[in-house]
Amino acid sequence: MANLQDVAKRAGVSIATVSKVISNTPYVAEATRQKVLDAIQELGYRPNLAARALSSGKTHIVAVVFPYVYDALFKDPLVLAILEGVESVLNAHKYNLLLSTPRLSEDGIDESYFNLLESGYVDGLIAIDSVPLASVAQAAQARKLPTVVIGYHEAPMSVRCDDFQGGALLMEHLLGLGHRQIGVISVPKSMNLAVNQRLRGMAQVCTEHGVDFEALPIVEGDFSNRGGAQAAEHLLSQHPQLSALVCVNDRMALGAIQRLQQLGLRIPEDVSVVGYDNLAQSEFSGPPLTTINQHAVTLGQSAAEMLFLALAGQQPAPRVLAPTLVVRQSTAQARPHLAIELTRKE
Amino acid sequence: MANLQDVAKRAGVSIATVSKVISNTPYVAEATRQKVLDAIQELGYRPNLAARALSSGKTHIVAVVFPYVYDALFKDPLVLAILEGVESVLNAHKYNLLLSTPRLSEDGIDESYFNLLESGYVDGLIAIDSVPLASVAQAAQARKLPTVVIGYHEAPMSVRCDDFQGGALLMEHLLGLGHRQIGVISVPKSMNLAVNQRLRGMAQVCTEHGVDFEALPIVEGDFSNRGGAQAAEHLLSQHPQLSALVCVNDRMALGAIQRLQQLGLRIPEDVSVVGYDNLAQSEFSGPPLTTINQHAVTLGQSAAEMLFLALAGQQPAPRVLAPTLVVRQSTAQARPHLAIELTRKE
DNA sequence: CTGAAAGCGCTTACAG
DNA sequence: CTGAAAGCGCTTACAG
Repeated sequence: MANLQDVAKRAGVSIATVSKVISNTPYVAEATRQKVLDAIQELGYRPNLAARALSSGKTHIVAVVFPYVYDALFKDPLVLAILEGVESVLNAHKYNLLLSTPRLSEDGIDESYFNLLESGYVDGLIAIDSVPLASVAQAAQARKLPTVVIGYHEAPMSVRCDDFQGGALLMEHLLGLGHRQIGVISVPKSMNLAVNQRLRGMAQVCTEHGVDFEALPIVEGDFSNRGGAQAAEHLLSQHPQLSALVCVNDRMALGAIQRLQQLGLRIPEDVSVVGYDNLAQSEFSGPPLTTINQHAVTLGQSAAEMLFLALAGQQPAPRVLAPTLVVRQSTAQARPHLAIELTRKE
Repeated sequence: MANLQDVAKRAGVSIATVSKVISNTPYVAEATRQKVLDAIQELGYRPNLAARALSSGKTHIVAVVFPYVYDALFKDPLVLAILEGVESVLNAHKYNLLLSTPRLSEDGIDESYFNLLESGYVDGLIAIDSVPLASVAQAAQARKLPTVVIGYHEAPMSVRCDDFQGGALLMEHLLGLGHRQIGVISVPKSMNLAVNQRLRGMAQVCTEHGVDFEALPIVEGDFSNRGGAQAAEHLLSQHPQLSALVCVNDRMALGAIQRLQQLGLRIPEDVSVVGYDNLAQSEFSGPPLTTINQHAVTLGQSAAEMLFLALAGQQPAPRVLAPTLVVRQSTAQARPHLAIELTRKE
């Protein structure tokens, strides 16, 4: 493969000049510039990024970091939406995307993640950072790497969709439909800071409406379809008077709906169900899911844009997106106060 | 950040020796080795990968390539499953994962993809390669990069799940249930080689059972939920005698089910529906979907394992996984030959 | 406007 | 078993 030497020889100039042409330095004679460009073309020259990285300190690689906890990572379509947004911006800037998924546990963060941080391989990071256990962004910032946080860990640069407001919107919707007997399907408090905000938003709206959020029955799942299904069955069997279920993500909501239907309940006639995320699939579940759109693609885009601003020496302001309530057919007016009956069909 | 120099100084040896300790070269005195290890520990030394890459030609980066066509890429949970498999093996080998999603169009492959290939940044590639338009793997092989193909483009190293057999299993299942009036929801022939194999498998089984596959009504979607929904509505309104729908992926099947239910049909009592992929969500749709498990995680793992064998100088044999039929509740015995009636509810 | 030279941090024959 | 030295392919002050 051709290198700078080859190009220089062919163009009859020095490698320094070639380098300058490539990096668009001004003060290169147009004729020289043209000769070099021709030589590059003819030889099909492409820069060696490792060499460039070593001498300039710039790799043109951005790491996208998703902490890997509880196997949830690769099951969540939301991850893809964020990646889509990030990728579109990186691609426009001709940057490469390195996907880093460090294991997180009580013992801390996967050692190999630190290898990556100190490897000189990445110009910056975008870190999905809402796991209370540890902040993957902090580790990067401690090493002076420009880092944009998507989530709730403190950071100079961050984007998020307002989860408090999202939770509030969801609860307002249900209360507005007359629901008062509401079951909550969440995850353990120690699992996700964004979810905690959603719960706070729900609580606040409840208080405003004279409903005691703390008194509502709550079951903790694990973000999965199965977790939602089990939680829903548990809730309705223990509390047959519930007329609505609020779930902190779509996957649990979809699992809940399916299980309740199998138990003979009609959604939304017997029980209303809401989710959070607005996954693509949620528009096509039976029934289509009422949920919160947290604009995951935009989240990814914003994060990448902020990172490039930072790389250009600017100080981008933190950004908070407004969530949107998407009303579909999984919610309806609360039925009168009758307990419902569960019957396994199948 | 500490470099080899610093470590060498502290350990009182040369940088060559430090390098040898790090790379586990034999013939290093145990005492020396220990001194060096201590120094590394004390300084928190981590190798600079760019430098290592430049001098050794090894980057410890593997690119995973998903061609980006029709926006389908970031909507498909199957992508995550493949990534999960690949990541698990890369992680075990302490390799990094670079996600490359070159745009594919009639004009060919995104130019920036070639930059990546010739950048010296990747030790090898795993390419999802079933788009007839162009082979992303071929471009890599032409540059002597070790490349494992997941899919149907010709390549010395490849893994796939037998799509012919998968299609056959699906059709056998439907025929076994007595279905003869079967509608097909596919994608354009020019879109995906794996899908074409699925159709061939279906056709073969039909022939064996005296059914003319070519005569079955077929509508082309685009892999999406929406595409499946539209195709299903179209098929059933044109061909009310259909008792079953076979879809070439789960997302279209889920979209189809939802739309048919909205049109007043019961699944599977009125119409049986099958998909292909066995997405996590397909177990929790209403009703749970009968589908083919193509073992996407294993596919990703196998590909990565093959790549490491190749990097170690071996010649791994191509691998073909056997698909598994997963029977759930979206399929049932064919109803008697009555045309059904579509009625919008909502 | 152009080029010679140092240097980025490592690896790898080669000598000893 | 250990080290001096060349070299990987670039970029970047610095001179001219």
